[in-house]
Amino acid sequence: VVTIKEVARRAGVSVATVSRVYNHSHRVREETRVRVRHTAQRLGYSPHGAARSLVTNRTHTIGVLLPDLYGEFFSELIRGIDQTAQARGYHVLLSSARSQVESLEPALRSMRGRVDGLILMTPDLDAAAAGRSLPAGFPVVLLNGPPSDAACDSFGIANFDGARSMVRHLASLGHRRIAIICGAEQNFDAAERLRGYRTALVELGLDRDPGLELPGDFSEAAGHAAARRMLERDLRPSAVFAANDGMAIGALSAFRDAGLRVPDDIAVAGFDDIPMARYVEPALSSVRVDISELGKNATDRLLDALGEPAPRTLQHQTLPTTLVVRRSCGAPGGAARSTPFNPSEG
Amino acid sequence: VVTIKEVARRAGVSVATVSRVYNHSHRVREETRVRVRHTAQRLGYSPHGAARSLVTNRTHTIGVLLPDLYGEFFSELIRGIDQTAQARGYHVLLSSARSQVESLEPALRSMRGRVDGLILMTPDLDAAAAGRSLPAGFPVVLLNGPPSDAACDSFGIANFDGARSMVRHLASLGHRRIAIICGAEQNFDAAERLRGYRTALVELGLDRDPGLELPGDFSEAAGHAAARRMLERDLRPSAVFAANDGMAIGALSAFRDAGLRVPDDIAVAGFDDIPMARYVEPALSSVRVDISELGKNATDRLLDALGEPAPRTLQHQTLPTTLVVRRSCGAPGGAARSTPFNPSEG
DNA sequence: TTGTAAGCGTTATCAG
DNA sequence: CTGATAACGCTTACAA
Repeated sequence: VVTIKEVARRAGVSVATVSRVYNHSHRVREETRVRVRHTAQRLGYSPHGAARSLVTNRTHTIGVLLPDLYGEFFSELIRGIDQTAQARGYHVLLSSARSQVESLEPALRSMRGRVDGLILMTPDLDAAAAGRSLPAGFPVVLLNGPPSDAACDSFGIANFDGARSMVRHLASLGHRRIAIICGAEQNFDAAERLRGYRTALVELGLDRDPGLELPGDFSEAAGHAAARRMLERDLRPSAVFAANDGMAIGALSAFRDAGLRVPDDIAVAGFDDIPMARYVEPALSSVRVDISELGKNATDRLLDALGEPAPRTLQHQTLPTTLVVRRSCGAPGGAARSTPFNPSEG
Repeated sequence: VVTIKEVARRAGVSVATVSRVYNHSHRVREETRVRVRHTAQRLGYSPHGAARSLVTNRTHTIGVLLPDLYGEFFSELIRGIDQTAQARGYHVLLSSARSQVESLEPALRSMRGRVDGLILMTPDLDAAAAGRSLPAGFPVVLLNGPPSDAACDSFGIANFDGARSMVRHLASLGHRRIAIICGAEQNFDAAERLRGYRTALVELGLDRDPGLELPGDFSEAAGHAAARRMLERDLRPSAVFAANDGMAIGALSAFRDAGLRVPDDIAVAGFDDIPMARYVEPALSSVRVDISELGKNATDRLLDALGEPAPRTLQHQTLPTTLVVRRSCGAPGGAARSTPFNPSEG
């Protein structure tokens, strides 16, 4: 617990000089600098973060508020955020499981004086008010949220386009009765994917059967349950589009148990293209989203904004998706399951 | 950006009183407290974290240093850590991708004055020295690391026991040629699982064939590659134990491509019991580890230690594992794949 | 019960 | 190029 004072004393200089050595190190004689560095090293000194940020009003930390997330999505997102932040000299203060709007404000308050800006994921549809409780002028990037009245940057993914193009792809293979297993209710991504599905049906001139829209919540178990329900109700679409890969895999499992062959008896497709997708049987067609890229972009934008003066120009970005065709949807050219894994793809 | 001074002025009290309202709120007249709270609320005041921790020498934040982790393991671990920390009023400062021992020290220094304690995951075998660069007396919990000379608490999982019992289980099903797909070299968990495998073979009186120990790195792709290599080399064990589920699933996929039936032609088992394990075909036998529990325990221990005086008693804990038998290993009673998902299990 | 004032470890503004 | 010294926003004896 050695402070700048101690280093200064031992190096025979003033605290100001030590400080200068650690910052804009101009205007320090080389000899002095070396002596200070050396003393500091010997004493095991490093500047006290809190003291520093008290006077500079900069914490070099960004806050990340997330809902309770599971699986790959969470880890990929954090990876993108943390890597970018670190590369730019910032720390990441993480706080998850903040889905309730009410619990948002306390979380925000507790971060005052601890972070320079915020990445806020508000997937709930009713979270539009989220931005409201934010101190005006405080740099915030919204992630995967519904359009908000808040004057914040926002980043998301092309849920609508991705879902739409997958459904169109299924239709191009001849499918006319296409079901969807929906994501969590009240979830914006889920709502957009459903909207993409519905729009595609309309565009294709297919009837929309409410019975073909099964509820789900993004979990494998929900996909499994939805598939079972289809079979029980003798509702047999020729293709099923699940709002994420986890549910698609749950559905695959249920169909298999029921003795159905995928894709011959029923086609299946998912969303997200998690790494596992290419290894299930049959390999799962999906909509690829580069989650870590999403995290990276959001972080880059936030850090850029930290520099700009208060009235910033807002930025909204939607990350495009890619259709990934594998065997499960029955396309003739469905990529072989044994395609070597290419990290740059995943 | 309203400070305690402003609140004090507007409420007609001194800063000390405002401070008291926000802390050990004894010794403040009810009427005063209400007035202060009200004023603060109206002004949107919340105490400045950095200023606070400068004087109290407490940040109410714990640092978490992790290697570059993928998938479920990462998210489960963070979930356990963050939930526990939050419940006890602490923040989590995250820093990942710190596998290099050299990059550890800068990371540590940059956290000085920002965290009260540290959870440090050092899976590399040569990371024993990691603890060395830690300020003596600074509360640290080591996670999944090799035994270290550092005077730190350490938490890990029963890799050895888990691997050993899975291999014994495979042997009990009649298997005599049991292969292993190893985890990342230099990784402690991987080394322990390999040791468990080898020990089991010895105990069972089976010969140890170095050719049956295939290299891997915990990725699906590595499992796939290892399985292919087995087949190419015409090395056909009757059972394969993969050091994690990801590799087991990669292997399943490769065997399927080669026209082998699992478990009839070859049995497969994994480690970790990720949620996906029960949904692959055939459902994967595995060794269950409650990762989020690991994170929770480590965090609880760290926060407890923050209270204790300097010379603490060291605590080392190994989280037990459970054998989860499903179809892929060919056990007669292998649980049906359609077992309803029970969240408390996963 | 409340106010005054001395720091906490740094940075930054002035003089020298 | 270097040294005093006044903040930064808050907590906490010590007084009142």
